[in-house]
Amino acid sequence: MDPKNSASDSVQRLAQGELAGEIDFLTARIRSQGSSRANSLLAPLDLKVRSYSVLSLACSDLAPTQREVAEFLSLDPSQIVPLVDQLESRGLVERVTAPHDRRTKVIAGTKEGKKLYLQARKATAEGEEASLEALSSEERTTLRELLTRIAFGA
Amino acid sequence: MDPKNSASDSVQRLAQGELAGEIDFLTARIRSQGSSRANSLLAPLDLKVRSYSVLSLACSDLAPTQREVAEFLSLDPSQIVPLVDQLESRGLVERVTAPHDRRTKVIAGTKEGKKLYLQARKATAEGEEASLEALSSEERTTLRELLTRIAFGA
DNA sequence: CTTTAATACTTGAAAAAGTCAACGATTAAA
DNA sequence: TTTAATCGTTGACTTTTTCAAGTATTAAAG
Repeated sequence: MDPKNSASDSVQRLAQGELAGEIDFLTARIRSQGSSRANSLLAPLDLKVRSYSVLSLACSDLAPTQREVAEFLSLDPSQIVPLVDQLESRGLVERVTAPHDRRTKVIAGTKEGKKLYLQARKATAEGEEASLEALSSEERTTLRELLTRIAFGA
Repeated sequence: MDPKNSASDSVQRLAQGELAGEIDFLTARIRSQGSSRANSLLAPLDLKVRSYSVLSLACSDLAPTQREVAEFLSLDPSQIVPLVDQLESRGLVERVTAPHDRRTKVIAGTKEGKKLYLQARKATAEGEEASLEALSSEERTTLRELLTRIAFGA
């Protein structure tokens, strides 16, 4: 991939239109680039951004239920099922029925899952580093803070 | 929709995990919320974010070809075809074969297309205002600048 | 306590979106 | 003049998204 990730001439030209100023468009474009790159970096680990995201939540100490994972990732609950199925069949996560509410299943990362997550985390960090190349350290912090406020409300 | 768009308790809780700090995840979540809201607001005009984006480029004075539109929107060229087909059948845009290169077709907004675009632009602006509610005017400017640098390279 | 309603996960079907190879027309390069 | 490359298009295929319904469990209402 291009060491500097500046876009083509065509793109630079169209970037002068009104659309380029809209947050929706900008985030869509960045997300497209970002997840494409992340998928490439995660491929050697047999993960995609989706499965990586689930694995990340499972390997945290937050003990999220499937419904919570779905809501957090802006996905339909039915989409979580095959994702967890795959991870579970690889021994990376486990479905643990919560004792106080036997309807819910907490997704818990296994020892192996946590080991793989550490590797995967490095991969996504590398991808992010590449994406944010054009920004200084302070700017990255600012960006993260602003995005967080938008993503989760004030 | 909720006047304040703060997320549920579950989401706030999971937002303490490592994943919530990743730019990829944040942009994915924001884009999901944003385009969902934008689609609702555009529905009365029989537009979606995709068709709106094409219309926006067509109604600019940039005279973009289909390939350029595809690249700009991070889409496969074959995805542009049905989008333009629909807009063209509604009389909103026209395919104009470029004289100097008869392979390319410039997507040009018609008078009606530009009229509809003005309305649609208001709708998306309203959606953006709602998304960025938590940010001050200066913060919005900063955010837009940082996102632009990432989206199009330094 | 019993009935009713609501929630969580799952299944499966249908629609939408993304990916990819190949084609005809046209232009650029050799 | 031949060869190679580009643009829009088509079609096949996979993936993702969206919904409605089903089962199990819990919560609320009576």
